[in-house]
Amino acid sequence: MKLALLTMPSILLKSLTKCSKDLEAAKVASPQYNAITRNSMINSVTLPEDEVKRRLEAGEPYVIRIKLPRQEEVRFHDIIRGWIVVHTQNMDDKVLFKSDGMPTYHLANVVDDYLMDISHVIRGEEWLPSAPLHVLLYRYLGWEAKMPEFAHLPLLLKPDGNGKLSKRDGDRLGFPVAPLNWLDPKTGETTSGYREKGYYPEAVLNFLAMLGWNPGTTQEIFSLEELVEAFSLDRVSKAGAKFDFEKAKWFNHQYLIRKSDDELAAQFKPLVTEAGFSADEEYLKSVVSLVKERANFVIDFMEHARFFFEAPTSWDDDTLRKKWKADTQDLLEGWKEALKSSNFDNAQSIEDASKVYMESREAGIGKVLQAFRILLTGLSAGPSMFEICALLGKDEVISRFENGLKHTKEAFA
RNA sequence: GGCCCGUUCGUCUAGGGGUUAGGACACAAGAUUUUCAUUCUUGGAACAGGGGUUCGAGUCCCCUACGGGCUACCA
Repeated sequence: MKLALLTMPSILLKSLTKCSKDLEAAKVASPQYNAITRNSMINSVTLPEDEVKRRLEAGEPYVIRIKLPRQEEVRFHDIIRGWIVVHTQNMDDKVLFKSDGMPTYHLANVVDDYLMDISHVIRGEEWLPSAPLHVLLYRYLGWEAKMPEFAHLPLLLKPDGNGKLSKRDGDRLGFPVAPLNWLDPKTGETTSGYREKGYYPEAVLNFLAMLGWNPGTTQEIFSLEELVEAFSLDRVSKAGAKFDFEKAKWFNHQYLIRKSDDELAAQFKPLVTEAGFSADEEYLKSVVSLVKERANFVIDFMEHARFFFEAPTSWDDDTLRKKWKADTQDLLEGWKEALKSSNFDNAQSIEDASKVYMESREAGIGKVLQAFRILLTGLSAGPSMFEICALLGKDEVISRFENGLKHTKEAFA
């Protein structure tokens, strides 16, 4: 391959060590190796042919560059951006082969794509400036007829400020950027991954697909199959898109609530074990069905569901204080007694019994429900209290109720 | 600096000469759940600026501003 290119008239040689010094010596505004500066440097266009030969045989290091015409318009069509025109006077004689004999990306990608009959080159916008070079490479190699179509995608931007999204932004702002946790073997830096943060692959894929592309309808949730069906390059937008992690969470939530309780229970189980609890399949399924609506990730479940596995040891006193009235303690004590003698068949029967009791006290249940919740779960928010009671079972409910009342008696009485 | 690309609500975006400029996330309010959350409804919120072209510009052209990318013997 190297020999083949060496014979081409558009290629020139250059002494490696002197390259940068020569450019400085040429005193050009931006040191570029191009149609003008090449004439004042040591290379195969300024050296006599036999001198070039001598140096090569002497084993002098060299690189092979593309020799661009001085003034020529390079036009090519980009599927997303339309026609793009660049003049060769604004381009430079890029290195094609490094001094170690290896090709640079520019050459390699063109040769590779040609050999593999690639039809479309779809890549990030950061490649746009080198696209004209690639077009010229296809031309000089005689492959223009098989040149692929180009599509330069908009960039993913940092959520704050501007600029291309980088791995470091993730850990700086507390969200993942890589698919998986990753330890850079060179720097020892770690990058947190979507998987470890609890994102579903389908959700990430769906979210990413919507960044820079839209289906032209209001549909937002797409399976991979639907995406394949609906996607087309001509609906890709031109401007870069910032990551919106609130929306990423929303996507994950959408996928989460569509999962079956079986599946979610299975995913939750290891976390339950890890937290030092154990529960059977059925119990987990019930917990999960109550909790999933308010969680974005399975790894968030425990913070909403801890009370399903252990009685609270502390209570949200601030909220309790706001709800506390002179008769609250008394109403709750009575409610506890009422529950003791009621049946716990299901949430509805518990609710009915509770309401009957409150009516007997000529009060609405709303008056003490919030306090009730805090006594039993420690928290001021959560799923239906009656569902929770049904799941916890009568003994546990009464025990927690008593314990909680002991606490409020000390704290508020 | 030079070259290239871009610019509609805070964010992701629809829109390709005539629209009350639409949706989603987030936010706020109301309703419901006699609790919090969920849910539902409603609301605030945008065409970067200036010139053209046109009967008529978010939509077409130019300029300016701003943003981004590239400018390696990295990809």
